[in-house]
Amino acid sequence: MTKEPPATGDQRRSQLLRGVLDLCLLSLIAERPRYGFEFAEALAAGGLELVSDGSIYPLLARMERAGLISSYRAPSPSGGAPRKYYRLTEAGDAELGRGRADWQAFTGPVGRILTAATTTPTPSTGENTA
Amino acid sequence: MTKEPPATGDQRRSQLLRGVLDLCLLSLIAERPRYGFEFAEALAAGGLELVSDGSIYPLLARMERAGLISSYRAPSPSGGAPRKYYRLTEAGDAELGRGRADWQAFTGPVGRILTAATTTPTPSTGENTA
DNA sequence: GTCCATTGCCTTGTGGCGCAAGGTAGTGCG
DNA sequence: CGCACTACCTTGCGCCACAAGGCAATGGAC
Repeated sequence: MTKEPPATGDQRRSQLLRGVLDLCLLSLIAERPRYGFEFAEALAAGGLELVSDGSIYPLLARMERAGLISSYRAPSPSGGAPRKYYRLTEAGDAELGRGRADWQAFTGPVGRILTAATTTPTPSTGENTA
Repeated sequence: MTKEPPATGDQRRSQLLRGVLDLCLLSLIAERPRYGFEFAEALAAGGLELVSDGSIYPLLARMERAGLISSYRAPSPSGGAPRKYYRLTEAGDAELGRGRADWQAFTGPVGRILTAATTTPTPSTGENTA
């Protein structure tokens, strides 16, 4: 009771996000130019309802610094501060391609490992292991 | 640019590992009791050829402390230091189930986002960055 | 009996990054 | 003129994979 851990599931989600969040943003930008607030919405719409803007803006800044995306400002149609849109550079497009491959190359083995033991109980042959 | 990053792909792999490596170990243990060195081999055999033992041992220690696994020692048949085998506890089994669900709930949306934009080649309007 | 190579386990220091919370700035309306 | 809303960005925090390095036990070589 002194401390309430937030939620084990949430935390795992956070860790899973790592290494793939940048790819998601890249992929989202590949569809069309987007601005900061949009990403959180798009991710939530896609089923990732967590990502806070505190994760997104620094990441966008990093990617821009890395030359993967470029930005330009445009006034907000709904009245408010001007938006900063991002679009993909060629390097970003290449990185996106590489990243997709990495993702596939990663989820395959992991999925296999995670589902491997599910159906193990087939003791008819007897013996296990060994 | 003062510094040369080792390899972009490798680094992404590292980040992806987070949040799923513990699940992999759990799943591996679920099949049969295992000892430290075995994990790296098993992961490599499954297609994840990176994971160093420097990542595995601390993680095992954490999971044992969390009550997800328990350990016992047994002499090494191949001559050498005794091995420390780990087996799943009930809590670990439950966590594994939860983790598998989390993994599925995560890869689905991400995969969808990553493959969404495939068919949107740049409008030839082109222009540059400027 | 002594030495060493092998097997296996564990610790320390480093860096990256998601996150919560908070702060700034531009815009239009009452 | 001030309030509320939109949107952007920063700070402090904690987590964790990794590289590199060290310790312990065993069995065989000589």
